[in-house]
This record gives sequence, C-alpha cells and structure tokens, in this order.
Amino acid sequence: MPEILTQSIQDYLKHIYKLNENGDAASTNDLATRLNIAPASVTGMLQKLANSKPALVLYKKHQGATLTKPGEKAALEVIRHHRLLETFLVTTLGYSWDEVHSEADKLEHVISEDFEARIAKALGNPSRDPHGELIPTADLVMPSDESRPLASLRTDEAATVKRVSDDDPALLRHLREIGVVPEVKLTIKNYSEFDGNLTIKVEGQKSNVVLGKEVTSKVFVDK
Amino acid sequence: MPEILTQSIQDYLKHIYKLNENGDAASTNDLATRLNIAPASVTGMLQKLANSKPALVLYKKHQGATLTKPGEKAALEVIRHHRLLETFLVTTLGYSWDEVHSEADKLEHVISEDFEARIAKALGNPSRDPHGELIPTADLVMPSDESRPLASLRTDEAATVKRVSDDDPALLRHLREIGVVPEVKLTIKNYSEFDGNLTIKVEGQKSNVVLGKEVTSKVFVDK
DNA sequence: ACAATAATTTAGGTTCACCTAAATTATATT
DNA sequence: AATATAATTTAGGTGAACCTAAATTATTGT
Ligand SMILES: [Mn+2]
Ligand SMILES: [Mn+2]
Ligand SMILES: [Mn+2]
Ligand SMILES: [Mn+2]
Repeated sequence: MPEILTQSIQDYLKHIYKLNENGDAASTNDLATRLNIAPASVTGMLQKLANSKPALVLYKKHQGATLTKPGEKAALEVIRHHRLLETFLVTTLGYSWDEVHSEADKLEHVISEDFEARIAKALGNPSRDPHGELIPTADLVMPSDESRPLASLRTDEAATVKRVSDDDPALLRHLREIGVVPEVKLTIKNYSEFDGNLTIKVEGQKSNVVLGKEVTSKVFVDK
Repeated sequence: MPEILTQSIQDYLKHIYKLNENGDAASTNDLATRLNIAPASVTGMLQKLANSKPALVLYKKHQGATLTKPGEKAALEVIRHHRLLETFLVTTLGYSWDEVHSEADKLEHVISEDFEARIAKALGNPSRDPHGELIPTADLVMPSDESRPLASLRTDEAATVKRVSDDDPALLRHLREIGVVPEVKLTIKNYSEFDGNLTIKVEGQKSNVVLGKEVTSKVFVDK
C-alpha cells in the first residue's frame, strides 16, 4: 500500500478524478496530455495504482481508469488543499485570480492537515474557491454541482455564472475584464447556429460580448 | 549546472551553510547526521555539487565542504524562505513558535519568489523570525550576528536573549514556559564549574531556573 | 470484412537520490 | 613509530518516476 502518496501519485489521482467527473473512465492518453507525461509512463503508473493495496484506481487495459473509494478520498484531499490554498492566496495575500493556480499546484502536496485546518478556519470554511469551484468538505465529501456549460444555453435564456475553469491565466484575465465572474447574471442575446458563438449581455456591463466555444465551454452557469 | 536546484540539493546547501557558520568546513559525517542520510551518500552528493557548473560547494576529500558564492546565494535563498515562512505562520495563522519549523521545512522549497515577496511585504520586511534568527535580505545578504551562546556567560553577567535554536519543539515549549524568549533580559546567578549548569534570573519571572548545557548552548545572547 | 488509423502496452533504457558493506585514509593514543 | 579508532570513500546495489521505440490491440470508415 502506498502509505505515503507521492506528489506524482497525488497528481494522477487528482486528474483521474476530474476526468471521471465528465461521466466516463480516464483514458491513458487524456491523462498523458493533462499530466504532460508520455502515455507509456501513464500505463505503468495506472497498473501500479491498480495493484497497490489498497487499490487506488480501477483499471482494465484499454478501458481507462476510475477511482476506488480510497483513491477518491485521496483525490478529494488534494483538491481541497488546492482550492483552499487558492482562496487563501486571493483573500490573504492579495493575489489575483489568474495567479493562484500554479502556486496552489505546488503547495497542495506539501501543506499539513494543521495548515489546511487553519486556513479553512481563517477563511470561514468557504464552500467555493475564487473561480467558483466547489471545495470538498473537511471530511472529504464533494458537494453536488448542478451547473452546466454556458455553451449549452440558447437565445433568451438567463443564468447566473457559478464557476469558471481555472487553469488558463489568459482566459481568467479576459473573463474578469468582461465581468464574467461567479454570481454575476447574464442573458443570451443570440446563438449562432453556424459556429456556436453566443452573444451575451452581462449584468453591469455596458455592451454585449460575443464568446466562442473555447470560452463558453469553460464557464459554468445555473439557471 | 544544476539550473534547477532539487529539494535535496537545497537541503544540503542549507545545512552546509549552517555548519560553516561555526567557523569550519562541513564534514561528511556532520552533514549525514543532520540530513539523516548515510555518510556514503553525502560524499556522493558533495562530489556532485563540487563538480557542477557552476560549482556550488568547495570540496576536498577528507576536508569537508564550504559553499562557493553561488552555493551561498542558493543557501540564503532557502533560509530566507524558511524564516519568512515561520514568521508568517506565527503572525498570520496563529501557529505557536514550536509548531512552525517542520511546516516551513517543507514549504521553503516550494514557494515562488512572488509568494516570498508578498509575505515579506505583508510582514513589513521583518529582520528576525519568531525564534530571533536573522532573515537574509531580499538581495540575499545575511545580516551580521554578534550573539554568543548563553553557555559562555559566567556569574553576575547580564545579557539579552537574541535567538534560540528552532528545531526542537520540546525545547521551544520549555523556553517559552520559563520566559526565555528573544529580547528578554537575564542575569547569571551562578555558574557550576562541575557540570556547566547556569542558575539564571529571567526578567519578569518569579523564581530562578537552572539550565544545563543542552539548553544554554542553544540560546544565544547579546551583552 | 478489412485495411487504415488511433490508442495502448511492452521492452528496454535513464536519472536521481538514496542504501549497505567493504576498503581506504586520517587522526589520536600510547 | 605503531596501532587503534574514527572518518571517509569506493563499489555495487535499489526504487521511483520518467523516457523512446517498437509491438500489439481496438476502433473506424468504406
Ligand atoms: Mn486551480
Ligand atoms: Mn488535507
Ligand atoms: Mn526566494
Ligand atoms: Mn527559525
């Protein structure tokens, strides 16, 4: 049993968790892309994680990987660290929301449970991070998320921004600029059948904006 | 050239720096003890650090290791991180001074220069950490330290506590209890020729305390 | 159904930072 | 000066986490 979860293993579990959120098993290639590791190396690690005691992933060759219960707990632990850290960096150290992701990606593996508890308390046990992403609870349960991609809305529909993808600083700066941040309301003025572009009125903004799929697939809203 | 300084290398450099502070070169065995690594492994690493471009240490077999200028800068970088982090943990997150060392030992390798700059600013560019240890400046210069071991004082001498060794939580809790913390004044009431014990009156404390060498060699004072 | 393409796995490396055991040097004691 | 002791180095490992190139297995389009 990997009594100690290395930083590498923690990263694998975190990314498998995120891929699993989209319904299906995490494929070797998808993991390789996201982790920036050769597919062959990913296969090796998946085999190891599946054969460890306790098994952290469920893996059948050519079928991708799923987390076991212990694997999921470990993943949620890392994700909780990451999101609490991002919140802490913004709230306490004045980072902007596009600067926190990479810092949190390093710190998440290193902080103690004590540190985690202290920042959670200092922040008032927040339920969402600066990008609106849900923070797993202290007992490692992920709150349910009803939001859906902005890209799935059509003309005249209205919704509230809930969360945005956090890994692209340039996207985050753009979103901030056009006012697309959590809890802001917006209305779809037009949907273009041709390219999927959405023309959107954002609450508090003078002019409408047109957003392509690269953006609307990374913003999640509630109706 | 180790363009990237691994966590291991950073630890070696930090400990070589500290051993060098006591005047002479850092011996293989002393490093092995402090790093909890077999002497044979330390030899290997010292050879590697001496042969890297640029060389980080000066090393001649059987003579121990000294830092080169680049090695010293790298060491001071890590030490600055460590001490700023300790200060931050105490000031901002309410850690007590015996809890911060191990947390800082992990974080010191991972924070960005941006993080370093932000906490330094938030803390008002402190010159000492919670244990009174001097913090290297942002341009990596170590301020000079005039303090000497409490153990070197004799009967009737008076002094001010400047810093205490930070790596033993039990010692730190004891020192706090008897009021031996930075900037506190004390007077030597008796020196025992036999075992080196000192009987000490600590400013603000009702009764005298007797301290052995294990303690008095880890407390540093100014006259 | 079958070839072309894509995804995945196997095989055989590498690097890093360790280890133990044995051999070699240095230093200290008589 | 010789010997005992301590410090240091050499030699020959290991395990983790990667890599590339080649081989295998799945999937897709016609
Ligand atoms: Mn993030
Ligand atoms: Mn945790
Ligand atoms: Mn720094
Ligand atoms: Mn300290």
